[in-house]
Amino acid sequence: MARPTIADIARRAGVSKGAVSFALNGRPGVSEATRALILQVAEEMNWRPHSAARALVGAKAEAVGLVIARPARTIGVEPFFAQLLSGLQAGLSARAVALHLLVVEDTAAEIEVYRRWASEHRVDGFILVDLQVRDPRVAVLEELGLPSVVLGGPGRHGSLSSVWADDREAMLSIVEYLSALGHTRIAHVSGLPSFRHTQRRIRALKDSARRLGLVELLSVPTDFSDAEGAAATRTLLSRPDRPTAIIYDSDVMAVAGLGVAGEMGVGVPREVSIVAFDDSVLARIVHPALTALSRDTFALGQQVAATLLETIAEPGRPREVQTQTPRLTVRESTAPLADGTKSV
Amino acid sequence: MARPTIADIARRAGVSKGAVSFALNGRPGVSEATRALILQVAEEMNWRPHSAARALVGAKAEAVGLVIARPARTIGVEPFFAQLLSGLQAGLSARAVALHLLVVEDTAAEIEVYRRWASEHRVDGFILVDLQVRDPRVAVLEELGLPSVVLGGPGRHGSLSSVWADDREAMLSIVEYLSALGHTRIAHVSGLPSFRHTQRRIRALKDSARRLGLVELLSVPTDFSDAEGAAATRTLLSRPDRPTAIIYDSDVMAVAGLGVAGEMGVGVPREVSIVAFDDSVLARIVHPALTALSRDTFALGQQVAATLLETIAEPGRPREVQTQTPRLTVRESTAPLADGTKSV
DNA sequence: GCCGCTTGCTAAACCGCTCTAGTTGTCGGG
DNA sequence: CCCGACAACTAGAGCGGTTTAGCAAGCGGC
Repeated sequence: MARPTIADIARRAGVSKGAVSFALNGRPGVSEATRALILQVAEEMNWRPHSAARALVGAKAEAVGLVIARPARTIGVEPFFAQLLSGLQAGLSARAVALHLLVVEDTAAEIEVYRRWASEHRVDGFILVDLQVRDPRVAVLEELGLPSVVLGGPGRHGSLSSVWADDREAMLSIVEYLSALGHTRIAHVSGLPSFRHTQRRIRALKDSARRLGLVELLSVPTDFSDAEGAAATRTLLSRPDRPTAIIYDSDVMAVAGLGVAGEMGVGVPREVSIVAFDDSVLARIVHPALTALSRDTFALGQQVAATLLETIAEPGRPREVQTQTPRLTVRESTAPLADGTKSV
Repeated sequence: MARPTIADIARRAGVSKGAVSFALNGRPGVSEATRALILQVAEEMNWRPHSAARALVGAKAEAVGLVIARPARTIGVEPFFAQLLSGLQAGLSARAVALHLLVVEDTAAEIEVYRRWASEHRVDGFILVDLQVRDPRVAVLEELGLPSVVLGGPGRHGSLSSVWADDREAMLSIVEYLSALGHTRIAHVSGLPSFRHTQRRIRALKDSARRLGLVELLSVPTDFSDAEGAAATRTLLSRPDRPTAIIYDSDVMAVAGLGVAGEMGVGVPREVSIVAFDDSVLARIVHPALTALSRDTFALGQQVAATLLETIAEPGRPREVQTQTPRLTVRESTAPLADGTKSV
């Protein structure tokens, strides 16, 4: 038989379709004996539910959606996404929920996909990443009424759940560490200013500068690409009063910056210390290995998955989950301020 | 209205459900005037097809599946996968086909997912990666009768379509280049020996060694991790007659190897040349930048997507698509054999 | 002995869509 | 003027499940 349906099972077991449905879904309405019989027959016939038929009667789609609005070619570059994806997978596949993934060009297209998938009953919920300063997507997801979790900072996002790490605290810990090493001229190669976390990090940096009495605190915005990271580094290191420490908002940019330092003959960490606000193999395998902020992105993905599944199970109550604050992993790219450095 | 159905449209337009279905799907059976009216009403009511209802009547699921059997944590490491994914996305989303992605632990679990998704009508086809030497998955996919495309080497895979690049030719071009630079002691840090492409590359290496009269050609197998890549490099560079050039099967391992060379005080490219069999930002941003085999993985993904969509459209005829042979991008990590090197 | 309640099951409606068979209306040809 | 062909449309069955209403049997209590 091509594909047994519950009608086939019912016939073979000598019961009605309804009874089979009850038995297979563990609901009351059949005796234990009948249930066992039905389960056995279903097993014999290798029956599997038809997801479309289930979805049609309003059941779950057993899938969640993740739409990323970035140029498709750049996704591959960020270890962050790949790691997050892995974590999501791990969290979802435990409950056999699939991930619908789509990469689109811009936010407008992203919203269109939300609408389409929602109206097509393709997914049970969404994961929202790259939260922007005034993000139009939040309102759309609320309107659609689909359980969603946003990956971002603290604070409520309307009725949506959120998972967030305290990157303000994390940024403070980096600056304090560098300050303790004696650095006072610290620069920051940041990401896209339209992203919320970029704003948050810049603000944290400014605050700690005031508190710790740091001389100069320059934030150079970039588009997260290695090219702009390199360019920003070149500019910073060419200044007469060049910084003695640079914080990069991603490990890709930090590695690019490291390369520029080498190319310009500026010793790392002897003349300039480098810290990456993101950790991955990348930071480990270069030389010198980069001091980096380790946030367990894989675990983060798992947590997002768990939160989304919870929200789907109980949609009325949005959750707000704070993950472990990222911690600084010190490697070889940071060192105390050398005496000679000041005069360079 | 929560969600208009074709019955709602039919009522409003004063026609039958059937007429609406015909009109919306561009099939004959309605006059142009009626079709226009129905389309207008559907537009007004913001109607969207219910994917489950369509799938139930045997239509396409408008989704394809990609299952990757690797430890979830390691996926994030390989730029290759992320790039491939991006390309797949680009190819699929043009036709609004979604990608069902799942990461599992081993091949057994992977096969189980194939069976489940197939029987649940969740996908219209599969993409098979990491082809192994005697791969049990091919038979399963043939048995399931779902259109599939395998990403791998030349040769038929039963009734499945395939997309492949000639990495034999690519490996030959690397060796010839190194040989032309004067290198005769070339080593190879390879990937998992159970993978077909690993086997193919090793064989190509041996063949060209014979042809070009190279002294020694050692292939060291690894698991593709940066750790094993580093370890293999350490071993190779510690030998009394250490190689003057090393070919790495992935850019991650090549970067790790570069780090080891630095740590051991072996100059790159002065004392040892390094080539990566895979290109990504990684190879570009380290110092010295790595000479690498550039295969446009993004384009590869697009091609795989296109081939799969074709195979789904016309299932009887499996396709075999050869992609552009990867070409060597020479950067700073390779140099002619220095005179002094031979005596070291 | 009858009532009412629970248990275990069946029959059938329903979800939103597709598609076949059948009906109606129009038109041309003999 | 009638018949057949064809175009345009309708009615309704069916996809594979879930779920509700209903029914028969069994059983305890008064």
